[in-house]
Amino acid sequence: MSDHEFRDFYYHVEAADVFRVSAADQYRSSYMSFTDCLHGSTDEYGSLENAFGLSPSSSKGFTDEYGSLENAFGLSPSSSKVFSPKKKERVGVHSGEVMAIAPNSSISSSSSEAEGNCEEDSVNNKNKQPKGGGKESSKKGSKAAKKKEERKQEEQRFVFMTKSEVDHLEDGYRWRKYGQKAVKNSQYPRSYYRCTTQKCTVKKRVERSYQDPSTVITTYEGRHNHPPPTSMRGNAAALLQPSMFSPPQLAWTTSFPHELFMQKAPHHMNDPAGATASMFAENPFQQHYQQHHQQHQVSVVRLRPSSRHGSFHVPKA
DNA sequence: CGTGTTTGACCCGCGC
DNA sequence: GCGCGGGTCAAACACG
Repeated sequence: MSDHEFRDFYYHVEAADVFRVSAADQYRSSYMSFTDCLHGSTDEYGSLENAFGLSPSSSKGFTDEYGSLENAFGLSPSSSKVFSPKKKERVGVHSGEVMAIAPNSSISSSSSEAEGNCEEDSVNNKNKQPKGGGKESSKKGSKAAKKKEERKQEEQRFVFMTKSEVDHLEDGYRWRKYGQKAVKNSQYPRSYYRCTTQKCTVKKRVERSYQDPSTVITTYEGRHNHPPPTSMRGNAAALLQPSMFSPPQLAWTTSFPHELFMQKAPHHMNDPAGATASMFAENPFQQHYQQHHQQHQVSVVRLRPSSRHGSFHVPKA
């Protein structure tokens, strides 16, 4: 059964540091700053979708404009990278890799258009009142507040495209599935997950690319306000091979690009360069990344997918 | 029994 | 107003 056949994964984290880019790096304008990514940007940065020039709200924006999520990303089975016109940021998928996409600070902060979209759309049905309820007293005030809250949430989005045979990739957190919907123009459904930790509102959507069924598209929304469950982390860490570039004890950190990017920055930093240095100084993975980043624009972290446990859903045969 | 999944119904925004 | 599509809810169900 393929679900149990794990092969080595190569998590390919490609992130150009906007403060130090090589002329040869043709992707620098497309990829966000690693620091920005690690920051889990909030107010200054627009949503992922804004970075892509997409509707920041629902995936309807994807479908309406591009037919599907993968189209939105310029993903095709054979594509390696696709450049986006204007401010659209796109990614390509390489075999056996995961690509992390996150907001580009240089893009969204100055994009009134994107901001506009951001204001207009609402992802969030999620904040809507439970069925039947939801009467608001002061419409204007609540509307503004609602938009603000919506915006806050939608800005914290990360999309990962992973070559994997399993849909729900272990990322160190526990998830509860709360919905599944058929995706238009796709034979594969989209699953909706919520972090099971109380008071953690992080959600993620998982869907398989219909153009390249070996690719899983995972969209994280929000930021965890807690560390991964200790048991999960421990188990996961125990199962992981040391990274090619990082010390073994950091395996758990480097193992999950999702988690890595979702981590909260330890300090608030205004100075980009300082921030970068500081960030890298604090997180060993980032140290490792910085070292290698000076030579390559790309770092590859080798890891072995963890076994599934906890809420990991094993598709039925 | 606790936890997580399944799945049909429902809500909402949007385009026509 | 209506239909469509995406997102969410929650009861029923499955499982250890």
